Amino acid sequence: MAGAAGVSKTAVSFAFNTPDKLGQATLERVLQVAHELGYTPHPAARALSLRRSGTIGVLIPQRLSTVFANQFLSELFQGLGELVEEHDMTLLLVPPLDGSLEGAIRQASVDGFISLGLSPDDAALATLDRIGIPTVLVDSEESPEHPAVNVDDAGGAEAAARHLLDLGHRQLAVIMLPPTRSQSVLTPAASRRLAGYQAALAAFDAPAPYMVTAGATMPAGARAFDSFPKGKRRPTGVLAMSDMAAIGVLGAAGLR
Amino acid sequence: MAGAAGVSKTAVSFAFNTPDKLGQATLERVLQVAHELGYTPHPAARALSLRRSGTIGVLIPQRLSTVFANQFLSELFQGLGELVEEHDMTLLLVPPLDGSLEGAIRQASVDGFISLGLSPDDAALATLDRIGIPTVLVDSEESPEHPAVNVDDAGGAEAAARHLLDLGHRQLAVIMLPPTRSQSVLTPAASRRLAGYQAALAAFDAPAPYMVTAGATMPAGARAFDSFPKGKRRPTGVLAMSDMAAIGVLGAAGLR
DNA sequence: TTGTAGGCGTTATCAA
DNA sequence: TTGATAACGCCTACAA
Repeated sequence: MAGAAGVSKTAVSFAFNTPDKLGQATLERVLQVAHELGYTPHPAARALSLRRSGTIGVLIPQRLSTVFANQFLSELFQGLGELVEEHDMTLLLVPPLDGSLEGAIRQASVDGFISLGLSPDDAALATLDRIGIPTVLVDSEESPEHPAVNVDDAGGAEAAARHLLDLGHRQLAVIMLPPTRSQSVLTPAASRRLAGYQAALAAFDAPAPYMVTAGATMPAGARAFDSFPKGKRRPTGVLAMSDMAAIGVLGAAGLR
Repeated sequence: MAGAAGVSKTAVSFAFNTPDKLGQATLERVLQVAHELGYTPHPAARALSLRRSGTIGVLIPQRLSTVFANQFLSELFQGLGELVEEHDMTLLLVPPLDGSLEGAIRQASVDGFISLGLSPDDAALATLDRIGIPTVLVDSEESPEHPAVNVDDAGGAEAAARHLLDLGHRQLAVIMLPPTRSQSVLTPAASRRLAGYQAALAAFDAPAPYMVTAGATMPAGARAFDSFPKGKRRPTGVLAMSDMAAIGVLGAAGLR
């Protein structure tokens, strides 16, 4: 490329990175020839030299298709995308390779990782630490090891409950999330939210709510609604831990 | 790294790529030290030397969030993911950067691109050609320039129509897709499908179907169903161009 | 303003 | 089986 334009490699490099440092004529010639030849700086060579790839990876522990169905993640990606754009970087979605993230991590030429919903004691995270790739946890359990951004489960739940209580509702229903499959205990997120509800209920001296567990789907929410007590013990407000279940409740209650 | 283990760079390279070519003892030592140091071959350097990155990019013309909501694309990604896995490669989702794909294309260190639903005359494609990155078109209009894999709109539509006709149905309804926003004509895919329906209808000498246009959503499908003629002119079979609309019809018809 | 040369971390070729 | 050495293509002091 440098040869074709009759200039040095420096000139070419300048043309693409710091055009100001180049004379008008040279710049134009370089760009002209570059266009004709379809020349583009080789990303790998660039990354090698600069020690940065301009790419930030998103670790996706689940199957790609699961991610696509998840509304929370979709919105997250939208925000991520915009942010990354502002910094002229690229987003690299890294799904598991051969069922594990480890291999995928090594392949990816990435300046840093954002890890979605990965358990803080996941082996992949340890690998990242050893390699020394900066990593931020999103939607994971807190961990002193890594910076993390998470949902304020307790606070959000308490605010939701307070809202209903403020409106005067005292007969509430709580739609829980199903327990973890393996240990049949509440997920950490669920127990935090429950604590939030209870804090609000205690503050208002409200009676215990009707509790029911339902999956995070609209039909499950609708079924939960149908299971509510009827008559005068009928709940007048519903707290659902899952958005999808909440929508199901709205549908079953004829509210939309 | 080579120094730390007291071996040459070649030994390290062999340890990670062709372990058989290394003596038992050396191999173990290298891997041991590598683990302690958290060493991993630098992906960019590797790519530079090998002239391949082990990454195949997927060009996503739409907003990322749109993709996540699209069931067709989700399934496509699942298949892509599995295939890519078999070849020990990684999938790089490349959304537009600064609103255009061009920038993103240059950043990405990719061995080839799969372009989703990109118009064959898109500028980005021309860029790829000039740069010389092999590209396959998926779900685009046919083009002699690029290998492409597409849905057989006409064939599929004709098969669907023939199925209903074979079953004896003669009073059919067709749920069309909305026209393109800008030109208010049928999308190419829609017109191909329509042609497929008509071919089947002609072959069976069937009367013209009841036609209605609906968006590609379940509620739109349900509304379309409600708009059908009642009584003896009631359609007995429905051909929907959109899966989602078809599901909406099923729901409205009480069939699930 | 432009060119020269060295280094980024690998892999590949060729000897030892 | 191992080691030295030259690419790979770019960026960046430094020199001209």
